[in-house]
Amino acid sequence: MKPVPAPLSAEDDLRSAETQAGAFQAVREARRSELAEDYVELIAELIAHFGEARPVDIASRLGVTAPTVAKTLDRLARDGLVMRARYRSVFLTDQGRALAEECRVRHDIVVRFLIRLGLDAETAEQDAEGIEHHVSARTLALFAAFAERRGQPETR
Amino acid sequence: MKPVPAPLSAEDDLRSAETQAGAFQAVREARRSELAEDYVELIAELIAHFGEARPVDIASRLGVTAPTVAKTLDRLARDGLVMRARYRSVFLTDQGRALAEECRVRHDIVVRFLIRLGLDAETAEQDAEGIEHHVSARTLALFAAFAERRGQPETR
DNA sequence: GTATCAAGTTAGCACCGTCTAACTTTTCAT
DNA sequence: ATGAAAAGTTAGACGGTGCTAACTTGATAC
Ligand SMILES: [Mn+2]
Ligand SMILES: [Mn+2]
Ligand SMILES: [Mn+2]
Ligand SMILES: [Mn+2]
Repeated sequence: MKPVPAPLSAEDDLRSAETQAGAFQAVREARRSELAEDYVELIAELIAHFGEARPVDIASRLGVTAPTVAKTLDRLARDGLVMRARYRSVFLTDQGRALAEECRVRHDIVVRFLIRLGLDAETAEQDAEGIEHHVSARTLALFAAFAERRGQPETR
Repeated sequence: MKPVPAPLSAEDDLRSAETQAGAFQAVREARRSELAEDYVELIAELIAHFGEARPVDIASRLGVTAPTVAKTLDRLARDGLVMRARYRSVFLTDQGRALAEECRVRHDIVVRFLIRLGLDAETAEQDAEGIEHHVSARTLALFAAFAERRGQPETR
């Protein structure tokens, strides 16, 4: 059957198929880089705090197994984000370091924003870990401005 | 080498490995349901506005090909969210309808929240499409409260 | 009624991200 | 120096999400 104009009640209009498809394509694109972003950000953290990033620590902090980490690190190396040597710790390339720094800044903005909104720190960290990958530059700017605002948090 | 306590400067402390792993696990869990959520929400929209949800329309609004939609719909049917008959439109099960409604409400809250923050409607829709899947109940409540607030939007 | 065209399906491929099991290498304590 | 434990690697499996090419079915126009 062909679509019928509207079934008696069509309160709000739909966006155009193209516009909607654009949004979904952007989300799929973001999903493709999420894992890489989390890895390089975590690797940078480990290097900053422990001097090196060992696969075993990456695994335990991500909550995945060692072979999963190994395979993912190989992909990241292939993509020019990390450098590896067998049985050694992992290091970031310049490109990896740049991405990590960008992610760290963005992550912190999202966390501070959520806390300023009134969320507890623990939940803020949890939600930020997912939200951060789907925040456009414009939105990030608004988050940053809100987070920096003077005055008490939005207590409820 | 074993991790050394700290490399001269360890300004901020790291969270425990377990806590951090918990956050990442929650994100991975959310990722597993993202696609299903987008599908049932879209199917509900199409049914509400056109009386039926045809695979070809699902495909064009998601920006993917017809075979991709077919395979995904089979998975959704397997998981009890939709019902299909060969060469026919797709329908939601009770479970699918319930999930779709939940997603619709959540999607709208996120969009209205972003707009209230000062974002343009177009970008709000784009970002919401990704963010919605990573918003906890607590955060959603804060978003809703902020969106409903009296007064002018946060113009910048 | 039949030809055509749109929609739907099937088969097959590729890559990602996860796991377990089994193996190798390195590190460390004695 | 050596043996045990920890860390790392490899192989193989599996499900998810995307694609193209080729086929089948259904809807439409004449
Ligand atoms: Mn993250
Ligand atoms: Mn992060
Ligand atoms: Mn979505
Ligand atoms: Mn949505």
